[in-house]
Amino acid sequence: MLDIQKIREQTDWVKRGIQNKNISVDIDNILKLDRVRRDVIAEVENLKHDRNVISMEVGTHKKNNQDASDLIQKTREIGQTIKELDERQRDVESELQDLLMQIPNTPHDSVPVGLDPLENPVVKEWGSRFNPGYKLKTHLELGESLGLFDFTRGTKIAGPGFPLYTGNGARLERALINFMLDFHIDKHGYTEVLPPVLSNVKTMTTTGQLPKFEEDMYKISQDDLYLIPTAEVPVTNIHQGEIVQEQILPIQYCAYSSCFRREAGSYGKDTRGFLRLHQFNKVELVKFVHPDTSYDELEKLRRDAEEILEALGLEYRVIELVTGDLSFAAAKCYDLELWAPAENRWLEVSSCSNYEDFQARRGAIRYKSSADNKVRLLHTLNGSGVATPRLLVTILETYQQEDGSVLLPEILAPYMGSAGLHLK
RNA sequence: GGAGAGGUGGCAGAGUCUGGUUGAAUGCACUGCACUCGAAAUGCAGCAUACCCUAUGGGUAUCGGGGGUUCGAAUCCCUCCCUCUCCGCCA
Repeated sequence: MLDIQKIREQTDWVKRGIQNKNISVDIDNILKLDRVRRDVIAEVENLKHDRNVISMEVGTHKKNNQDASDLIQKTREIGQTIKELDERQRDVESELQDLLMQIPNTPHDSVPVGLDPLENPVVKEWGSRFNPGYKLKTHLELGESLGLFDFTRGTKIAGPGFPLYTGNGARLERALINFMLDFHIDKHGYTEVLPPVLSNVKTMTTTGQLPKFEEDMYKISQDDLYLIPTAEVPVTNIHQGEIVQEQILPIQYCAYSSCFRREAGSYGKDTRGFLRLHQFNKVELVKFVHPDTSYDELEKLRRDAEEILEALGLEYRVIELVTGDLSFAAAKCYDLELWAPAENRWLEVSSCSNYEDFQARRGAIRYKSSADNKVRLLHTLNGSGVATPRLLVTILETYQQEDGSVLLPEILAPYMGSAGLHLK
């Protein structure tokens, strides 16, 4: 949610930012409603003041055994008007609130302006192209011949997009998750958390999934809960409604969770294999930081995710999203993409975003400044560190041998145990 | 699922029966000042949040959420939510 005061004071800047995100919102209407709201508040508060003063007089009169019926009559009348205005105020405020919840975050000034994702600048490239002489197999061919997963049976159990990992595939999946968690905990100083995979309406609203994107999620209507699309949701809400001490910032959590996405509207796109799923595994990084340092923290966060890819020896590149490609809640975002040699294309495995105070305002996540003892909104960031499906795809494709076996990166050795690194 | 207890400021904890200058005692934590070579201890002072306005000041609201009674509600009534204890069930 944007600060209504900011909308008031920097109207043009806000309008331009939202326009650059390619979203149309009637800011003028919001300002008009805000004006009405403030007028009503001023009026009703004056009346309440009058009532309070007279009520207090009633109290003194009664204490002195004096008649107060005139005063009581007067406040009764005022009370009636107050009741009407209170109602008016409530209506106006809820209407304004609804509108504000629909407004996306504004892009940071450093974000390149553009509407087409094809304009996303590549800001970094790492690694070298895997290009052996022999014909490359896709991850699907490799997975099938090595018995790593079974899409047919996954579909039987739940439906398409719900993968069943089998044998060494299941083990590799678990190995990747554990490797990434350990890496972030030990090398980058994150605190591990293991959150619920269901979240309530309030939680979903903080991070921006609700009210706008309900149809993207699986809902448990019986209990008004939603399956989380990412651990970002429950983890960001760990400090929802809290005031944390400034000294403990930045707080950084990493979390493994299954993620559930309906992917409504993307049918037909990337339906094969692991490229787009309804359920997948992800290690997520979430940071709560001081507003002054959030952009430095974003660079660090991105670096933390990159190091996972480097440790696995995978070719990747980093793109910066143009304004029009930014998600609803993000002010700035980098995507990390892996090169899948057999797919012959880049696959997104991580998004690292700074939400500034957008989520913090929705979730009332604040810190107490040690300088002036004031309570202020902090900034929230998160990034995938990283999602497994496309990681698995690129690992299989990048480490495949000519004979159709896969020789996994050395760093996974402790995690693959007796299965070994050579999947034949 | 059954029975009971309870939700008050950053935390702990009074006040609720008997409605009225109670935004809320007290303690802790925190901030400033004094004392000190410095620190601890001690003393003094300050210290909730949000919003509104004719804005170095004034006002309104907030004691789990919502509604009601009343001139006036932390305090009385209704309702919802949550937490805890005991019993039952259970991975």
